[in-house]
Amino acid sequence: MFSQSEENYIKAIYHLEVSPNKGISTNAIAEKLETKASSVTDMIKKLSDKELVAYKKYQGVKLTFHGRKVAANIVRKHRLWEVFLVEKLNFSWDEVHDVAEQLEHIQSPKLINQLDALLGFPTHDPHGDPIPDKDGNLNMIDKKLLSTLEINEIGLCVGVEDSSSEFLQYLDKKNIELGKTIKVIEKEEFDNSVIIEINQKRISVSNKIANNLYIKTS
Amino acid sequence: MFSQSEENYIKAIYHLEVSPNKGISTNAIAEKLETKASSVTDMIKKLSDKELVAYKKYQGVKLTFHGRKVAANIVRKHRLWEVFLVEKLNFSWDEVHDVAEQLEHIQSPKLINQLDALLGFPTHDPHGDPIPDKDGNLNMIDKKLLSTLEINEIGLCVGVEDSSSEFLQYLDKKNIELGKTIKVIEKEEFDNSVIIEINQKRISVSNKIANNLYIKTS
DNA sequence: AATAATTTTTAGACAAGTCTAAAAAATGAT
DNA sequence: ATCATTTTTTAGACTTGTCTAAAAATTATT
Repeated sequence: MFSQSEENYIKAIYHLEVSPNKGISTNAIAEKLETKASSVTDMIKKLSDKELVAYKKYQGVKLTFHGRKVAANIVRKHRLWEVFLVEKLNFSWDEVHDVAEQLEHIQSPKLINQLDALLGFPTHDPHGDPIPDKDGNLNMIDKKLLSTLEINEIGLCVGVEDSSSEFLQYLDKKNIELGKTIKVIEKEEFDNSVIIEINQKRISVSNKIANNLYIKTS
Repeated sequence: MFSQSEENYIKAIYHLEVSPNKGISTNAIAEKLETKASSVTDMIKKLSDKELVAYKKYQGVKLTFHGRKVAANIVRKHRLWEVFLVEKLNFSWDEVHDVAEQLEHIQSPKLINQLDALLGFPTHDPHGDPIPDKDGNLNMIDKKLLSTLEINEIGLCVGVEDSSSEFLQYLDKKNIELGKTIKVIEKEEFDNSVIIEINQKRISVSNKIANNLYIKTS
């Protein structure tokens, strides 16, 4: 169908499109894929020929309807594999990304449908990101960054913004897990750290943490 | 580590080496991989530089000790994935090959070890082929083609020589499954067909079937 | 608005893997 | 043992995806 490179570009553009936005810049894509802008220009032409993206020189690039579907399907596969790795193969949430990055390129609709069923049709991956359905639609939940909560607000940990293994391992160490309840006790103006209550204990988390942890307030 | 192409060549050579044999010919590899002999020569040079194969011009090619380990590991992955597809994702044994062909290239030792455990450390894939262990050793069972059995010999269906989906579906239709007991009732000289008893019934199978079904006689 | 800085594109090169066509070596037949 | 056939290798070309360096377009600055 599409080459791995093509798929990676499509996915990168998908992740960079925050909302039905203006075009994504060549440089942004290059940075995301750790490649050179000239390579991006080349590939964009190819994707444009295949009508996966709409492209006008110097104007950045946007996914077409079709391109967005293709992208969502890759993301769907990636996230389902992540769930599989954690739920069935005892991977920890900080170990799954690289393997899922490979597995997402496997072509077999039946494989993905069966995997979905085996996992009980999960709606979110181990980092709290929504899994697109077969049509590419995703069930966004209403969540905010911990750093945006007010004092005394209570909510559920539902996701992470940064899913680097460093950050995830740090959360593990602090015993902060998705699904747990959190309450904001105090916000420190000085360094923007936050004192929260979790696991019946009060701990202080830095602004960096608070800016990367999503909370769903009821 | 190795590219998919490199892995495919290594695996093809592994499958062509019936025993610590003489060199495998360029043409044989080309045929197996459905490519051209000239491409094989090119790749063989590459593999030789990497010391995966021993190669002298016009003399065919042999796996080195290291090459054989690499090959066995790919085959291990392929066969474990086949078991997974059948056991966990309800694939039938004639559907697994193409997907396993993709999955075998995924790089992650942990993934394979965990998969092995999830599956209960299987020793054979859905077609009865042995799964190499972590060191690349395989547990060959003593089996013979149905066509070589004598009248009144009894044995267990343990594998297939041809694992094309046509053949496998034909076996399904005839209700011949691995693990079932078979008894040779009569051998027809004329067309080399065999009358066997299986599932408490007597059926006649053609020579083509008898030449592609492995039986383990106690 | 003109110039400076940045971004994007083009042009040309390279590596991997493949192909066709031709040359070289090995094998088989008389 | 020579000639014909087959197998294998070489030579050169092509595709995909990448890169560097330079040119072109856009954006920012004064």
